[in-house]
Amino acid sequence: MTEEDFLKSYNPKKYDNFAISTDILILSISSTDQNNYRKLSNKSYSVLLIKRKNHPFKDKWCLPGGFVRVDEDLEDAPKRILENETNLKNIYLEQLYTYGDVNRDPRMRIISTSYMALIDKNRLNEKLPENASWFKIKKIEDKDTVTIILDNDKEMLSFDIKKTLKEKTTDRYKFSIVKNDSLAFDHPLVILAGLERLKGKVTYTDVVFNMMPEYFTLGELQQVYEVILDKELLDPAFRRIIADKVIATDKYKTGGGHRPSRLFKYNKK
Amino acid sequence: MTEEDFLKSYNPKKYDNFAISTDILILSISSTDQNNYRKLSNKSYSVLLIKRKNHPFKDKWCLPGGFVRVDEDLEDAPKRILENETNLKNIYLEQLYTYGDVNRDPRMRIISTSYMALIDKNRLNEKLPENASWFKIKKIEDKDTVTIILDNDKEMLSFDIKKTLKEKTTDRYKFSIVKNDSLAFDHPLVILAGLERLKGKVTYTDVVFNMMPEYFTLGELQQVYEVILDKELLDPAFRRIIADKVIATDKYKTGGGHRPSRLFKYNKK
DNA sequence: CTAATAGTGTCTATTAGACAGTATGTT
DNA sequence: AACATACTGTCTAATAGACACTATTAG
Repeated sequence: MTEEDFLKSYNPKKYDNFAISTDILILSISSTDQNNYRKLSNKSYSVLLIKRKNHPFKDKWCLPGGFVRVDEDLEDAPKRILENETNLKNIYLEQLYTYGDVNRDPRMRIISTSYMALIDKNRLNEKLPENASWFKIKKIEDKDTVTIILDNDKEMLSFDIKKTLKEKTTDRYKFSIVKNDSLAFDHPLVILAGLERLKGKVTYTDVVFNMMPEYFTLGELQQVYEVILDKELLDPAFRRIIADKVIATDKYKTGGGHRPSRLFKYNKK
Repeated sequence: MTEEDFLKSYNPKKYDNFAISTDILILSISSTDQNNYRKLSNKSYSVLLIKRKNHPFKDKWCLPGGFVRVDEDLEDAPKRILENETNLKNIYLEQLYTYGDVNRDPRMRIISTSYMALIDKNRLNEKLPENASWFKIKKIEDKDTVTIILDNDKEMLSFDIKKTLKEKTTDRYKFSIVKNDSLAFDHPLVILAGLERLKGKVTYTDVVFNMMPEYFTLGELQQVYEVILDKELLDPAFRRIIADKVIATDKYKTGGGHRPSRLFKYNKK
């Protein structure tokens, strides 16, 4: 039998029925003004969540996502969904992880590939769909348990994830959801996976600049690094490290009640 | 409608038909004796390939793999296949990447999640299936093109992959197969993804020890690091770095025509 | 003037890189 | 003895961490 004949007689229906979905972790940095006019605004992670209109997990919040179409490449699905939700094109998208436990969705067997999108919220001047909302992320680590609190000023969601060290098989750590009364599916795992991924690669890549506006001060950039790395950095060391990633402009940001700050641009190479 | 009612009336058949497969990159380190009795044997990567018996890509080599069953967790599929091929249980397995281009398989729409398995070949005393073979890996990098040559002493396979820097969307680099006359599917991409992943994490994790026997000399361990990092290391620096990852034993390896080498064990923490 | 951040100089500590030297078993 | 590797001491270079100092502006 030739390959051609084989393919002609091939019956895809004889195999099990799976569906493929994709979930997108859309991350951005948001600022909260302080009560003191002189102080810099606080920066934190934000994630875009959608309130589900349909079963299952009706009325719960979840990551934007949807089914992959049979005629689109896997990585085109998150692009399409991202554009639907935010009207943004040409966004940094990175595949995170594929989840495929038998019972992860009550409807049927669904394999879900998650992606992480990094955006600069300021570019997002379009109105969000009414069932979408940005939630600020707060992470609390306590030995082997991570608590994440999501807050959109009206609602607070939270969940706990346990980090188990596995000696062999399937990666070094296994993350398992311990407590989750607020977020649909296994989406808590996706959020944590994204935060960890970004923390891991921020120092040896230029991904941060996908979350920055065109002009920014080094103080702002440093704050973003601090959010991602979840620790404070010393000014001189930070400036040494990012020196060749940015280009100084002759613009300044004034009005802060202190010395004006020079604006920089990303130095693409 | 309650969630229960919703699920009762849910018809999975109305959605598109996908199949999920998994491919496993089984990596190991192999040694080639030198013609000089005094010299250390050369170390290199080896990958386990299977000669396809069926269409498509009949009689071509490919990574071991297969369809995920509808009643097994995604990550249980590579475990099952690995045990089938090698009779090894409890092996280090790590999810690599999920490939899902529309035309990646001529049969039907197949999404494939690839995994990387790291093993110590010496543990593999069982005979391999007759259509399986270890291929030594040789990598040649030339600006933005990577050539990989696979050699099992009888056959030589080779392929070229182009590394394109993408400013935005879907990761930092896009790997695309430029030339491949020997390996089935998009498996060249999986091999390269695995080598890159391992290179990236070998210094900040302990994964190497999954490829090592229980007792090993520091010279051997250093050779393995050198294969993975694809560069030579200086002895004193290497010994400083791995000092607290290993435990010295009072055993020695003799017979090399030079000073005996102390045997070490992995220091689990 | 003051509070707050911007930005830099410099010292120190730590880590990485390099090289040379000593040690030792097999032929 | 000669060769090849094992193993260590030490110097230097590079990088990271820390702190202190100057600069500048809105109120």
